Amino acid sequence: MQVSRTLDYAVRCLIHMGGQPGFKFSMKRISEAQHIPQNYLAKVMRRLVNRGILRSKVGPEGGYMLRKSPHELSLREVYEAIEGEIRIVDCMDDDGPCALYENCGQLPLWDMLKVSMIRILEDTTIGDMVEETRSGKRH
Amino acid sequence: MQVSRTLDYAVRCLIHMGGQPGFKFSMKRISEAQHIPQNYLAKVMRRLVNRGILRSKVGPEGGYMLRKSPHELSLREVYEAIEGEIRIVDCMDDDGPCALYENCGQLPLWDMLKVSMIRILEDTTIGDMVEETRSGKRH
DNA sequence: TGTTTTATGGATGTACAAAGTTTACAATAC
DNA sequence: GTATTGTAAACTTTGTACATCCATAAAACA
Repeated sequence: MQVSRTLDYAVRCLIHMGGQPGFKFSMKRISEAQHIPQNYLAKVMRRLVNRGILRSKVGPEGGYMLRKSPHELSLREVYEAIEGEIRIVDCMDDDGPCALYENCGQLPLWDMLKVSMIRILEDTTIGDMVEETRSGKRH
Repeated sequence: MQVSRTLDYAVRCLIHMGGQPGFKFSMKRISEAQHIPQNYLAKVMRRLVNRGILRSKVGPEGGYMLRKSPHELSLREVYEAIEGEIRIVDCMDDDGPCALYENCGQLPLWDMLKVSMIRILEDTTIGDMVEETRSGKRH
């Protein structure tokens, strides 16, 4: 029930890029600025490109750019790009869904959690987080 | 960002027991009824006992009993008994909290998620889930 | 007393996935 | 044609959730 480091990397990159939307960032610069292993970051970026969140360009002066405004980029998109569809429980068993139990009193709870989580992720944008970062609260 | 199987085991046991509060269940019976490996279940039960959720008794006619009414037992208690304090992100770094970044625009988001999750877990009781199970919806 | 039933506790094993690395390759600006 | 950057896949490492095994302790009961 925790955010993976990979997702953290992705969010941090996007906040970083969201600070100067329209600007092109090379992987090297991002990886140094955000202290993320470059080769690992490469994979994260790839997923964001494939999901249509980033545009990439190869060669000198190449790099990555946001495909839309930070305020139009929801955390849900980012989450799903990295982790896939949002799910709280597997609800699966070797030979099919929930074969073991006649009925499952747990499901409504996990559904509520999921719905609530989706709503929050949907309502929060990278742009919001950029502003939050700018406001400069330390902790 | 998923519920561990261990927590699922715990919840299922407690729903099982919540169906007959005041009744004493042996580990063997629970493990068979719920298809949970007995030796593994032992560990789960131990945590629930240590956290004051269950009472245990050794020896013949021994077993486990709920310490309070199912409707007074929140999912939050169960969650925390199994997984420890609820946290969405580690927010930690080798040498301390968030040493890397001047400020963290992500925190408010993860905090919202956490708060919302806690509220839902707090408001749901094992008793609710027992009733839900009784209502007998298949899926 | 001793035998059986049950929980307790620790040590150990295993399988899988997340995180990170390495290397080779392809595109493009100059 | 050379330097720079992203793309792609294979590989290694590491952590840990899940599970198993075994030895011990408590208590009921004959």
